[in-house]
Amino acid sequence: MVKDIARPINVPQAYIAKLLQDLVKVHIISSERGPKGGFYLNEENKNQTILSIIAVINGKEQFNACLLSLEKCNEEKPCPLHNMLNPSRNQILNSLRSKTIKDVVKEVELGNAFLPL
Amino acid sequence: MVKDIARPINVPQAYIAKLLQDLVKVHIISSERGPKGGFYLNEENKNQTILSIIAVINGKEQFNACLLSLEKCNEEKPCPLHNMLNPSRNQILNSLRSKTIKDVVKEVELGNAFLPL
DNA sequence: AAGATAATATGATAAAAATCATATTTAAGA
DNA sequence: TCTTAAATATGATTTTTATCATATTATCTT
Repeated sequence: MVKDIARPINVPQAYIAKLLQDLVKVHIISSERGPKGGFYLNEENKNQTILSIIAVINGKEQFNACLLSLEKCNEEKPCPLHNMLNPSRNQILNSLRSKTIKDVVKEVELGNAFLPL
Repeated sequence: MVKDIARPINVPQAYIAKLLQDLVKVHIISSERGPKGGFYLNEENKNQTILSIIAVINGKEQFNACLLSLEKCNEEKPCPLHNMLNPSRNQILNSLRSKTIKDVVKEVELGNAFLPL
């Protein structure tokens, strides 16, 4: 339930509820109304990537945006930070793209990662 | 001059002026008033790092903040993204920490990087 | 069927970030 | 010394983001 999610991460319930609803709309997570209802993950959901979540919450423009927010920055005419940071950035993006919710669940279950729930 | 900086990067003049003034206050860049004045870099300025600029503009909290904004995330109890992304993140931070303004100038002069000026 | 419990929908408010406006200070040059 | 051109200081406005409030819908339980 939304309150069980909101409390331990110190985020207002109504705020995170909106975000969760956005995720439900694009089928990244699932929900059920009424008593005994709440948010949950079906099998399809568990295969969704972390990147897809970020895309919904924060938008996907940032994935390609120049690190200095320069309009004309690209591979041919890179900004001074481009060559230096883009490899790391792409590594991060690839990690987020390949990491699924299932993977995260597994890590937490194995005790290799921790969530305040 | 501030207008020469603001125009080509599509940022309002008064806004970037404020940011530049913040940088002047901490001696990352220099300025001179009056006609023939403007912003410039002295030798000390040129040795300042890109990270120090970011610290002034965006604050330095973000450098250590958890990627999921979790309060309790740390090396001992890492969040599910921590182990995956922190290496890349540290690489980025180290790059920014070692890259000086002088380095950037050089790259642009050599034609290896480009700025809309 | 009725009541309770959960998500959902919608819009209002508050807080933060970005932008705008205006007046002041400083220094150059005529 | 006066005018002009630049940064500086301050605060207001706008925009965006985060948060709050309230009513509605769906579903379980009795």
